Amino acid sequence: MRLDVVDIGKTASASDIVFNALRKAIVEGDLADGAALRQDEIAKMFNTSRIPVREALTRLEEQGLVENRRYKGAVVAGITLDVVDEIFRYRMMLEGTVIKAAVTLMTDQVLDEARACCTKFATSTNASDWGMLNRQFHCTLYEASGLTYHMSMINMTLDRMDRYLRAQLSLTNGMKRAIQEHDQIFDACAKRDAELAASLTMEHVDGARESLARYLIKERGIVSTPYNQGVARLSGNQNETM
Amino acid sequence: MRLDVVDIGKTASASDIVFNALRKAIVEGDLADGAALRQDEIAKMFNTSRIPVREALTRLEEQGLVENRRYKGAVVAGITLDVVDEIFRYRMMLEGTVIKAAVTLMTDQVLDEARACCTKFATSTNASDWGMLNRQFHCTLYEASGLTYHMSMINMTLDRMDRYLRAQLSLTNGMKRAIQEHDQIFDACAKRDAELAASLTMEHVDGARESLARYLIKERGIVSTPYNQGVARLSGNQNETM
DNA sequence: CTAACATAAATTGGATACAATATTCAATAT
DNA sequence: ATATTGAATATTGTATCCAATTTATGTTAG
Repeated sequence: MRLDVVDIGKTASASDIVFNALRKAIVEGDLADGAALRQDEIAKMFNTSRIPVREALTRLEEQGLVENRRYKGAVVAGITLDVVDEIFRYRMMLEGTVIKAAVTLMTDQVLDEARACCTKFATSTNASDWGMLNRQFHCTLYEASGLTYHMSMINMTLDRMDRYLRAQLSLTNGMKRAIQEHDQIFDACAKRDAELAASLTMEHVDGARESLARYLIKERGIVSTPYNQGVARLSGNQNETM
Repeated sequence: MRLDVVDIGKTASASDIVFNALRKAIVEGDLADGAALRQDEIAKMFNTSRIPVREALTRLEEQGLVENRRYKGAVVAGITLDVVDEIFRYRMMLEGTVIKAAVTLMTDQVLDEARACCTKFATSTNASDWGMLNRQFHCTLYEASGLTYHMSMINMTLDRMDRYLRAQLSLTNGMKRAIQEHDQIFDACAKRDAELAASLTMEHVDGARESLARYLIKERGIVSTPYNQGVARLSGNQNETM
């Protein structure tokens, strides 16, 4: 018997759908930092009850994208400049390590795919695609490492940074510089120079950090926001009275 | 007026209590890998309804400690030997980086506290405390770095490994070796030798990996377990139909 | 007019009720 | 005896309802 079989056990539940929709909106910056997320409102939008919405909001909180405050509601989690800085340090360490491991394992197919991402990124005129294409390029290379746990950490971290990275890309010179640096990273991978690929990737990340930090300070005046206990809640040691 | 003030807004909700209790039980290994977590059963234990239990299970899933399967229920997430290995690589990178940053920032108070942990760990005869004291020692040192995001990642990762680390410590030579290595790490910190502290910490982690891997292969025959999609769910890219 | 207070409305947390799905097991056919 | 079906049971997912708390509104005293 020939069928397009789909494992119904892995079908999306109502909560999954709401979760993914909210996550996408937050990651892509369609919901601003600090925006209130009313359970009832969201439930009506998706024509469901508040229960799946609440489940989605708790999941988003564990990922650091949302902050829930008891009896007060959920807001999109913002981020302080300090944490932005630290997360970029974390990314340099992590993404540097992963690409170093990946280079020796990259098949020609991976390289082809990465090159395709590279050109799509360089030629796209649609600013709203830049963020996605940028991420796709890097992650295609990273995935070759086969380091699934590292990848999950990279993805979680990028989810939190994505909206800021998108802003940074749209800065004057943001794209121009990113395109150049992507080419260099790709060439290093193609030449199987793991050390070079790693150092270029780390410089690439650090450049974005610097550029973004300047932008956040000057253009928005962000120094701290009230809603960023998300990281703390992720940590392992909470007691009963928090 | 003098009172022991407590911010009731940060009081633990029913879901918080269930979450912390389950997390503790899983982390400490009181709930075995693959053990079923029935909502109704847990709800009755805590004299509450299934709603807070479900919220707790959802949160635990996002942390990779539990796997929820639609209409089938939740089980304690196990781990494959491959992932154990990878997580130890991740830990070496992360904890090495963090302690390097921490050493120069350690106050005498931090060192005193770490030494206290060290001796408590070395002298404790209660095997069930070893895991906690071990973690306390390392984290006391790490915390001095002030890297809160890194710390949240360390804590999340240690939560997933803790039950295995506890098993490893209880092996012949496990404690003996850990005590020695802790002394060395502490001395390096006291001497403000960041590079040495980092390399010792990495060796310490790698030694535990090796010892644990042998144990898991020989004693339990663990090669893969059926319940470890947890990492995948943590990752950022899911579509509606999963 | 402002501040303090009381009250009403809005919102979230949790309990209960119901629907959807999975699992078990007996009945039946092969 | 084994495989298949269908009903009964168990379990989870979602909707609805009520309670706890916050927020908004209005009212009065100063």
